[in-house]
Amino acid sequence: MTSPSQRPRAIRSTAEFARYVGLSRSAVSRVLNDQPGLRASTIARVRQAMAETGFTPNAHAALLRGKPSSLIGVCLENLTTHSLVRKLSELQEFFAARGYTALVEVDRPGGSRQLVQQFLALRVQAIVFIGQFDPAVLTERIALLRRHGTPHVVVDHSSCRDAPTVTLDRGAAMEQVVSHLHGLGHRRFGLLGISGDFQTVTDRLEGLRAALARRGLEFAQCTRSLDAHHVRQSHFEFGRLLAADFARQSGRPSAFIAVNDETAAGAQLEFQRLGVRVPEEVSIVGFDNRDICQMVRPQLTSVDQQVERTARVAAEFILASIGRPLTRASLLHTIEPQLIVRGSSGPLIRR
Amino acid sequence: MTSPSQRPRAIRSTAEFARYVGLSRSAVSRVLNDQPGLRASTIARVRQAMAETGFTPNAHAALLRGKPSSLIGVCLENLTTHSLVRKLSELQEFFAARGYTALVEVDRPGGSRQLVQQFLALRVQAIVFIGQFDPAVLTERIALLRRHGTPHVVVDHSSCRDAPTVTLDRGAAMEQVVSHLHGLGHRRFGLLGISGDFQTVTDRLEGLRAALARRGLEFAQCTRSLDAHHVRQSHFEFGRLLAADFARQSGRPSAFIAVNDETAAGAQLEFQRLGVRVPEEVSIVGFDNRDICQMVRPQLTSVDQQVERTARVAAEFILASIGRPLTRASLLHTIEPQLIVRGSSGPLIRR
DNA sequence: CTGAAAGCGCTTACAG
DNA sequence: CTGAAAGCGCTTACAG
Repeated sequence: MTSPSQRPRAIRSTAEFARYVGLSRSAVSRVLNDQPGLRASTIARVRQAMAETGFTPNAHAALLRGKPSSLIGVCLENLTTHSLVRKLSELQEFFAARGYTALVEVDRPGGSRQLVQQFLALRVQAIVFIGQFDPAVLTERIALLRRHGTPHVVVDHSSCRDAPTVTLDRGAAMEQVVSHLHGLGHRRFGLLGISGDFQTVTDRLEGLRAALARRGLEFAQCTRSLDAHHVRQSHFEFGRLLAADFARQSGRPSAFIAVNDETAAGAQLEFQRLGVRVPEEVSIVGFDNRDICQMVRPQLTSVDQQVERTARVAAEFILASIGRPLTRASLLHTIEPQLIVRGSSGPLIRR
Repeated sequence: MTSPSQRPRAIRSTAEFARYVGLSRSAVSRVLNDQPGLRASTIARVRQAMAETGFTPNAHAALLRGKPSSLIGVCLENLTTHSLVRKLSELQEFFAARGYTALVEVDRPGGSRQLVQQFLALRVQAIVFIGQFDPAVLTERIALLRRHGTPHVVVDHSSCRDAPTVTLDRGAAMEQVVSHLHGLGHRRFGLLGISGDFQTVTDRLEGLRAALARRGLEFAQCTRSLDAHHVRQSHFEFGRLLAADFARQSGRPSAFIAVNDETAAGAQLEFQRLGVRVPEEVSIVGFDNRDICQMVRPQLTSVDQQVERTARVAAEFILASIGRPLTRASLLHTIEPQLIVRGSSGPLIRR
């Protein structure tokens, strides 16, 4: 007796396999595709032979004939940013549950421009972009997808007019933060790391400006940023350096709004080290609501991105788009963030 | 003039495309495949038409003829564990640099058993497993891959005899930890969260036992675990609860070895909250060397998994395996971890 | 159920 | 360079 693992080579075609089973190619094909009208014994024979030989039909032959590929291309800004990876993870789960497999590519700046071409060549049924991309490159790719009629959605990229988009309302996030801090009596705000030429930053600055204006405050008057004083290497260290600078200043802001949780955690630690109490003397708010928020004392107030909801909206949209004609209108799905209030923010105490 | 985005539909075959360009299918095909012996003007015409029409040749036709797919299947335990995602990220970067695209699937417990079958049907050129899997299922899949002659490597799964494996030497990690703490004078060790029916835990316990024995210490005598007292929901909270229990005990260990950084951070915070000084009264060592280690005070001593090296070894092995006949012998690549010493561990001070 | 045939879109070897 | 042809492995419609 020859054990299966000692077989010299795998069977490579339905023709060869049909000969092995002793049936016609048509019959085998019908069993493989769960078609009706076959004797139970025939089905059993084929299944048995599949297990014996490990025969795996070549998917490319069926795909060439026009069978849907069940592939979805995912183009990511990177695989290292926590919130991006979480979105990928949630999306992948949705796709897997519906029988789709994810093709993953990272759009590195120096990387191939033909990334979407590869996806199209493999006849993916949809493409998801997650993150911030060069607007010109993205627009070009979207145009290509439109021509091919391939459904697509852009997650987390706020300034794309040509494509359906699911994006966090960062303006609303800042409104929530300002509302919270303003309600606690704060009127002067330090910005920690909210600078630079990124859309996610621009959106937040605009949101801050609007939120302050709604309360009769002027952005230039009541916010201060010392970001230019330091080079940002690690977010945490950057937060520490900024806090050290602010702690030294007279008339420093009473509330600090950070670009992310790491920066907020760094600032909080440095303030505390210098004897500035949180939240009695300064309040701090982070962004992303990562687990670090619960690992520092006091725990960090932070904006939750609602990753799961974002992924669900994107997944449902894209799965519904498959097989339908592309609509001309670009749809914007806006995700409302949620401020999670914890111990790092508290009422203003007059000094 | 019709703008490209208003074209009614994309060209779907080289035949149609060749008609559009006014060349023969053979000529077009030769341009697309960068074959020599073509006039520069012909190449230019085809390239121009590609840009105009957005024509993307159907990859499945070439793949059906036997062209290598440039696909690599990656089967992950999950997409939420930080170290697993980092390995995926590093691998993806290696693959992309060599022109390979990653097909990603997560092997959820209730998920499809046909996961590897799908990869094989798409004729992936190699398969990488990352994480811990059900040994029986993994063995079955490896056997299938052997029969198909598909190169494969298993990362981070320590007990697989049938396949090439790249795995962290967790025994060596524990030797490094014990060596460090023993050198500081510690003789009684508390274990934080190092329990349960996982290979990564078993390996560490064996490593601890051996490391202690080498120093004339007996595991049962000089270690203590209170894991059974609590249900593990969040690692951080689990660490806190354990520290609270240990702090109350008389004759408590002077050094604590945690299953991961979150547990270590929780324990450190709780010890400090209860007035137990770190490292003066207790030393703490984490595992994974995550960024949290640098965000707490004192900073956490921790074991670095050498993720980048792991990924590089796995990637180089698998890329070298592609196109070669499978070797019968299973190769074990062992990765040596590196203990990063920080402020949370210090010399034993007699009380 | 079988068996012969067509066709998906490509690449390639060949004669001109 | 062109043009006609074969073949990759599958599915499917058809006659028996």
